[in-house]
Amino acid sequence: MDAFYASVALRDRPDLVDTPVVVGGGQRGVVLSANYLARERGISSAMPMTRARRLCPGLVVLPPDFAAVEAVSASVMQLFERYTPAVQAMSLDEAALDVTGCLRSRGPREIAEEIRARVHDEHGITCSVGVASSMTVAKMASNLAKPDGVVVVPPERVTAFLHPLEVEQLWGVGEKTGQALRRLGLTTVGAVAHTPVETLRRALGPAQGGQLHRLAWGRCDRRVEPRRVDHAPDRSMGANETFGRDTDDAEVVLRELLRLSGRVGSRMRTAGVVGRTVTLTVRFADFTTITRSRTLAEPTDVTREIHHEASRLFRALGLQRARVRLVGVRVERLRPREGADRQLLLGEREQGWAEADQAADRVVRRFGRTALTPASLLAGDPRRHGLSRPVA
DNA sequence: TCTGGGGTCCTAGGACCC
DNA sequence: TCTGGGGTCCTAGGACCC
Repeated sequence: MDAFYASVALRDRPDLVDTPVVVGGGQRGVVLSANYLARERGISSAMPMTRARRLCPGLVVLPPDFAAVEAVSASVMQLFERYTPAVQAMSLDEAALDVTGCLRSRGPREIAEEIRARVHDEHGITCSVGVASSMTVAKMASNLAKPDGVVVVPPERVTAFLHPLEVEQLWGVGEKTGQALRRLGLTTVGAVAHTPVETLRRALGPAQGGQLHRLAWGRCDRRVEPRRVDHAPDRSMGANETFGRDTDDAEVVLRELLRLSGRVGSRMRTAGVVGRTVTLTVRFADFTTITRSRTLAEPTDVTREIHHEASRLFRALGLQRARVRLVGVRVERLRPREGADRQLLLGEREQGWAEADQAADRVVRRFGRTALTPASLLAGDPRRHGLSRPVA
């Protein structure tokens, strides 16, 4: 999809189609998505909102409507599945389709144009399509097709397509790798292709060096992998939050860790996964960011256990009045809860909290998100809620 | 008043095991 | 006046993607 969040937001704001618009928000937020008029003013996604406003004084800023975006996304993915069962959603706004089986009656360009027309007719937004004999080249072609276009790269034209491109257009080359390649005098994909693989490996590490060399020749063996019903769980789940203002108050940070742990735990229980490694992220006022992690003896999905580890890791930092900008909690090494039988005899866990979580999940499912909340997360004076002091 | 939030993968060093 | 080789797991950091 082109400028997905912005396009969805503009569907019911026809009055704004001739206006630079971004979706984003918060004083400390970034641009989630910018329409093409905003991009003409130099605005791009992930740009700080403050900078976007400076670049474009009349900028219209809309809050993201996640529910609407998710609904459109799911519906578009279903549309794709009318063409092939081999649909891999790469994100909310992007998918790979293996249409090999559809090519008997018509060419890939016709398929692409038909899909684009349908997306436009049914959802009122535009999308762009790249077609190639491999996923990575198709992905790069779709970037060049934007906005609202199609780029087809026939198999015999792959290197002719790739080699004139700037190195930054290679999938997997960002700012740092781009700089490293340019320091080596490599500015085009063709130059990377004609560099000995050993040179690339030395400069970028064995994995990335080899990968970029293969990509520069259009060699990509990635297959479209549709999500199967019994798909492997995600490898990690996490949540983080940037404070509205930096804080040096440990109590504020610890309460935030409880909130984030609750979010992660609840998502894990919904997904039916447990995880073994808890990672704490702390970003300081100067934007330096550290992580601390600990691997548990037993996997967990219990909010209290996640929060306990995150709090321990935070306290162990021994911060003295350091100004904290962001904290995050992530649980890694996830696996399905089924079969993750608990070790009962040794290291027995505190009883009752898993059951409390499950009961709380049921209350929230039935009565809504605000129905049940740790007392320490209640706004204002806890005594207003009939409590003598905050309790977690 | 610069710089979100959700992820994945890779690297490097150290502990530990056989 | 020496101290291998192969493997796994854990931790911390960094790059990248959407």
